[in-house]
Order: sequence, then C-alpha cells, then structure tokens
Amino acid sequence: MPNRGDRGGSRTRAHIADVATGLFLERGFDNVTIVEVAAAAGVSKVTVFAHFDRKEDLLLDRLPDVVEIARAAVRERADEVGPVEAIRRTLLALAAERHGLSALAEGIEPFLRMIRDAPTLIARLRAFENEVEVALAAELASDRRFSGDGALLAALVVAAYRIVAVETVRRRLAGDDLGGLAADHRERLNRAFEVLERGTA
Amino acid sequence: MPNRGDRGGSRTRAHIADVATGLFLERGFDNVTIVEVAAAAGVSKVTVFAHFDRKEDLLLDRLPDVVEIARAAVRERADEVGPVEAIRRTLLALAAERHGLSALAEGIEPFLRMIRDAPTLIARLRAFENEVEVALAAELASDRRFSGDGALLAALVVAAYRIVAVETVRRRLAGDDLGGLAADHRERLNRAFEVLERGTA
DNA sequence: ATGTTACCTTAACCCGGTAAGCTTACCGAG
DNA sequence: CTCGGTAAGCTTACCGGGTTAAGGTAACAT
Repeated sequence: MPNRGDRGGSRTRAHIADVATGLFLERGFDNVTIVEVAAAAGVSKVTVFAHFDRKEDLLLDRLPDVVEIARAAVRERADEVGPVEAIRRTLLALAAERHGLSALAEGIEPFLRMIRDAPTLIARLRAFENEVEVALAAELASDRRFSGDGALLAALVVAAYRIVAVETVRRRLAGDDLGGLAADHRERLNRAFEVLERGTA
Repeated sequence: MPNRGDRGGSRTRAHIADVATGLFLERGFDNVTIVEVAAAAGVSKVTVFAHFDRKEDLLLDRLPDVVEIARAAVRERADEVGPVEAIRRTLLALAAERHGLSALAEGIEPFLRMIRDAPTLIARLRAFENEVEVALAAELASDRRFSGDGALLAALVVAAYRIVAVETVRRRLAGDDLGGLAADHRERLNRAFEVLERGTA
C-alpha cells in the first residue's frame, strides 16, 4: 500500500513521533525496535531515520529548546543580576508554571518512569547535558558583564540543577504529593544555587 | 591455526588489549572494527567480547581504578580535613607524580588525541564520570563526619575537576610546555576547588 | 582412560544506522 | 496541458557493535 494522497512531511514526522511515544510508554523504550515503530506508523525504517537522526530523538526532539532557554536566561538578564541568579530565577519560573520540561508537570509519571528505565535515554540525556553546558559556557564567554571561568560556572550550574531535578523525579516516582514536592523542589534548588553564589562571589 | 600451547585467559586478554590499542592509535578508535581487532590479535570476535563487555573497554578498562581512588580519598582523610579538601589534595598528588590518570604523564599525547577524536570514547567517559559521581555520593552518604547534600557535592566536585582536566588536555594537545602546564594545572585546580570550599563552607 | 573445566571457535542472528536508486506526488513555467 | 524539478517515500542491501548457541580441544585431575 504505497502513497495515497496524504503526503506531507511534517505531518508524517509528527505521526511517527506519536506512534513511537505510545509504543515506548507501553513497552519500554529499549523493548521497541525502530522497525516496529515504522510498521506501526505505516512507514519504512528508512523514513523514520529521514525524520529523526537517532532513535532517542523520537522522544526527546524538543530538548534543543532547553539550550535556548538557558542561553536566553543569561543573555537577557538585567544588568544588576549575575548569571547564576538569572538562571536560578528562570528555573524557578519554569517550576512555577509546571513547565513540561520541569519534572513538575501533571500526568508525566509514565513518561518519567520510561526514561528512568531506559539506559539509552539516560545516556542521551547525559550527552545533552553537555550540550547545554557548552552553550552556556559560550554565552558566558561572549558576555562582557561576566568575567571569570565561564566553562567552570556552566558546568557547576548544570550539575547542580541535574541533582535537584533527578531528586525531584525520584520523589515524583515514589508517589510524593505534587504540591509538597513543588515546594521542596524550589527549596532544594535555592539551596544548590546558594552554594554556587557563595562560591563564585 | 588454532591453539598452540600458549593458553591462558589473562594472557589472551592482555594481548587483545595491546593489539587493539595499537590499531586505535594508528587509525583512530572509530575507524577500527572489532573484527579487525580480533583478526589482528588472532582470535575471534566472540572471544573479544568474552574478555571485554564493550569496545571502549579495550582501552579504558582501568577506569574503575579512578572510582577507588576517589572513594579512598574521602574515606581515609584526616578528621580535620573536609571531603573537598581531601579530594583536592589527592588530585594535586596525582598531578605531582604525573600519574597516568592525570593528563600530565609524558608521551601520552597520541592517546589523548585519539580519545578526543573519538565520539564513542567521549561518550563513555561521560558515563564513567557519572559512575565516579555516584560512588562519591555513596561514600559521603555513609560518612558520619559529613553532613550535607552528598549528591550535590559529588556532582560539583566531579564537574569542577572535569573542567580543569579538559582544559589541561586541550593545552597539552596544543603543544604547551609540560612543566608550565603542570603549574597551570595546579593553579586552575586550586581555583576551582576554592569555589567549592567557599560555597559549601 | 575418562571426565571436567577453561578457552576458544564458527555460524547465525538482532538492532541501530547508512547508502543508493527508483517511484510517486505536487508545483510552477512554458 | 505538459514538462521538469523537487520533496517525500519506498525497497534493497549493507555495516558495525553486540549476543547466543553449539561444539571442539588442551590441560589437568581422578
């Protein structure tokens, strides 16, 4: 059954991603093959890879947004606010609005669980963490208001936030109440960033 | 040409690793296949994987030592020395003796270059970094002399040292003089750990 | 001699990912 | 209206890392 009139690149892409996400949630990321995804979406394996570079991107293709958010936080901060504080505020804002990228959105437990149980995805997130770090370091390097070791600061900020986020995810999956967890998340975030502020003052 | 009297598991293992390392240095890690390694070592592909879990372990199989060094630094420190200071001293000592694990040993430029140019190896190092972090966090969690967020501290320490080490490797491969670089390495290491000390005081 | 164990082999397979080349649909220009 | 280009698919075939199953042989003990 080849093409019928329903052509359309971005439609196909979204459809593949939807189907894939469903399968991954059902059976676990590492237990679903690309061929299965392709079959379920009614396309060929090659078409899947035409739309997504790696299997992990079927789920995590919005990750690059995070890089932009991080850069923007530093770039567009007020003059009297340091980069650490700017990022802290951005992260607090994301948490406050229960942004999909924070671990505090509603109904995402299955998603989080699936990621936690898939070594491949964890590895990808680790690599991505590095991308954020590099982007942040670049931003700081080109920032006239900042002098100091941008690479070091970027690495510390990213590491600190990862610790906060990972713990939040852990509690989330342990069944913690969402409201209490949000407050706790903010508190741990503030504590971690306090360390960085003190250290780099 | 099957077995001649030269049996011996660990001998074979070492031989495979040697041959592999030579090929990797010659042609780059990602340009050498396991089958080629096996052929050059006179064994079968399956045998290679019987001795090493992953291709990267052919080069990096001594990495677990680092974990032990890190744990020991924290565990066996004097009572009046905090964990950050203990790790700083250990890292300074490694640098001073030009330990193979520091980037300051002599004649390891080809090695460093090969790693830098192999995305696969970089990814493995990133994963390994995480192992160190987890081990360190566990050590801190079971340390009665330490109270605080062990996971956070572990992540910050590991991140800080990575920044220092990566920069040292970069300068090394840029041809910097080894003596001057060693001094510079110490200085950057001290500065980075100063940030952590101040932050966690 | 016989059995056990450790080591190795071949052969076949799985999965993620890439390459090459053909077909189908759509679109704009003559 | 047709011609041609481009974009999106397809199929087929391949590669490399990694796994599994089944079997052979040296060395060593009984």
